[in-house]
Amino acid sequence: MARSDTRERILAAALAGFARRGVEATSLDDVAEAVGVRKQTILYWFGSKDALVTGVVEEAVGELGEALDRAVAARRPGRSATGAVVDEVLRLGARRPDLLVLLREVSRLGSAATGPLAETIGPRLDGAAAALAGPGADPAARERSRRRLVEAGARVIATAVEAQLLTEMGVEPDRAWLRRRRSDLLAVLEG
Amino acid sequence: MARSDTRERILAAALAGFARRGVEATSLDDVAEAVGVRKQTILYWFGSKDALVTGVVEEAVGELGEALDRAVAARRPGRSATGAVVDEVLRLGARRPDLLVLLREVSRLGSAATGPLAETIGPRLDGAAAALAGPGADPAARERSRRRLVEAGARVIATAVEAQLLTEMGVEPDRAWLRRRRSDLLAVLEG
DNA sequence: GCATCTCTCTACCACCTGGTAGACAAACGT
DNA sequence: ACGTTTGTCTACCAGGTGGTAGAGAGATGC
Repeated sequence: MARSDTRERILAAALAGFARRGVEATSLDDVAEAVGVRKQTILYWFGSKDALVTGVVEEAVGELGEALDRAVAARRPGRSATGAVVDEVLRLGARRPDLLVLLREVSRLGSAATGPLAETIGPRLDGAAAALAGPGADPAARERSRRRLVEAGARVIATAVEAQLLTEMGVEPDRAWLRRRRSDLLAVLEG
Repeated sequence: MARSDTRERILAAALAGFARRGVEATSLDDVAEAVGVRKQTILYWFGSKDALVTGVVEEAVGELGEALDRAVAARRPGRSATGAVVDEVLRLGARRPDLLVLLREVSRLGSAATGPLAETIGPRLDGAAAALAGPGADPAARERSRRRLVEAGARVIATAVEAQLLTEMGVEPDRAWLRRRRSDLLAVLEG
């Protein structure tokens, strides 16, 4: 059966549903119909709805992380990584807003679902905080950087929600809007 | 039976549920349990779940509108109304964040639910746009003001979502955070 | 050729959802 | 005193939910 792509298609459809209508409001039948398959096929690939949510979150976080790594690696040597990361996040948000909106949706599911998420993000956050504070920074400075990163993350997600909202209200976010969002985000990070 | 306050208590519980977990994810039984009453009592006061949603939205929009009117009326004569309105919105958002988060939740229910909302807000928006553009402004300027107001509204709601998100991540939004949000919002309105 | 593995399906199930019908009791109008 | 109105309840119902059991069709390995 040539190793089907069903799993990926389920993840994509679930991501779209979860981000646009919410996790609890998106039934397995909804996802199944979008994929063109029966609910039981979803339960074959992911043992339960919770497992599907976890899978979607892991994929989203993974993709996000990869994009960030790529941005840091490809930055022009002279310039700070912060700008490159911000640009990459905004680019990703423009191309696949669901990726970011999903995170806000998941954050409301209670600690049971947020647990694995925190586990995935935690170490990454520590690394980023250390990098942002600079080498040899004292723990207090690193802690401050960490807080600033959390605030920036919240701002990014809120920005994605805002874009979604604007679109629903019939006002397409344009380049000028994006430019303002960018400088706002930089201000949070570089304080 | 001394004219019970059941209706108000239902509205309050429904607002909290809708804003925190989403409309579709909050069942009538959930709301009923929070109020300490049976589901059928809710259906007595509001004929259907849709009617309950409409009721909650109307109450939220009404309360929001009243606060804005109060702010405009009580502003110091020399200064622009914009600052007063922004401050009042932020104050309300800090005191009752659910009021704002609810609007984002409702905006995802599709035009059936958004229709009445747009109907309530529409005229108000026109009035505000005219006031912001100044007396005797040409239609194009009023249209630009209108767009700026929509953007500001989206920003306000996104800010409320951001605050909710920060709280869930264990970072309490503080005064400095609020001050930055305020100047950001003013920048959108005054360009 | 045949057993096995992979993948999707049909057939159920128990439970939850929004909603209807109507009983019942307290308060009210006259 | 007594019918009516008001507010809450119990008892249901049809349809949707996440999930289980297991059949069956292709591909694969030997």
